Amino acid sequence: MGKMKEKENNCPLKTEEITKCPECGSKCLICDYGKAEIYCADCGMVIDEKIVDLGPEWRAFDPGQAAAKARTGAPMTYRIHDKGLSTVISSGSGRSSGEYKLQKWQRRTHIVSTTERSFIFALSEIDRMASALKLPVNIREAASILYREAMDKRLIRGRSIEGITTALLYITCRQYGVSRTLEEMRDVSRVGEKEISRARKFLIRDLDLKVSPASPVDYIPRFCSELGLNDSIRQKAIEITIKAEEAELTNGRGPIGIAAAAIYIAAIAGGVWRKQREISKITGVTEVTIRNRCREL
DNA sequence: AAGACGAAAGTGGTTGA
DNA sequence: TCAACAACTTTCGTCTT
Repeated sequence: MGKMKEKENNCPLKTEEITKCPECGSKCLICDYGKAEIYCADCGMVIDEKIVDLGPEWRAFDPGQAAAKARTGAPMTYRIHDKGLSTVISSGSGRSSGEYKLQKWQRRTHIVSTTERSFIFALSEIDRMASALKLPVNIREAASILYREAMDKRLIRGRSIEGITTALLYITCRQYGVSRTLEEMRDVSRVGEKEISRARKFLIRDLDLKVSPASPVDYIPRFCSELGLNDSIRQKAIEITIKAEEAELTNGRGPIGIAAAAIYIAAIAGGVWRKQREISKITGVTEVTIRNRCREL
């Protein structure tokens, strides 16, 4: 049995009532011990995190106490350019009021530089692309944090923001085990594949990121659901892939081609039949490559 | 007739001198 | 910087159901 199944079964965090992803309905849930969270292998949605206790740690015995003890303000988030800590001065009073003067002051100082302006743009781009790819908030957060880091290390100046943000999202997806293909990234980005690859390369180098090469397993759940294949076939395809990896049949091969072939074989074995053409269209590799991988498997 | 198969040539990226 | 190289794609004729 594959790694994933093992993880699922032994996962101490997985409670009985969580069986499928509330976001996309996929039943392929992964338990990440390192981060102590359960997330969907299909869309990456974090379903359960046990590290963070969202409830108050204090007890209130009457409403007055509750009001006094409650912390103020929205939770801090990295996806807002000043981490959500700024105070916005409300509008509404006349020119002469003190409020107006404060507003004027805020306008002048709040967005201080073009650097900050471009940071705001970058965050909105990360959000836009992540939405288009149906990526969950935790991945957007991670990409935003990396962008801030890149900014602190002065890696942005002189390069295209679009390239950097796309590459960061691409990297983060892989780190979370919900890999997207370069083609999919390009489709939602405003720059080409070359630019994305270039940015990716230097970001990994200069931010000292650890990105393991993509595993075919990362692609299988999503491709299966796009092909309308059921859970048993998905599981079968994952098994085939893991066996292939153990037999070192995957060395030097493109992971997407392997995933495509594994799905093709698993579908036939499971009594469902999908044309090579269909799989080729969804996965973005040619029928010839699917055939070649099939032969090897 | 549709789909699968596989050979051959072309393409773009990686690697090592 | 350039050539060698492997993986992948494109194209196309043939085989199978």
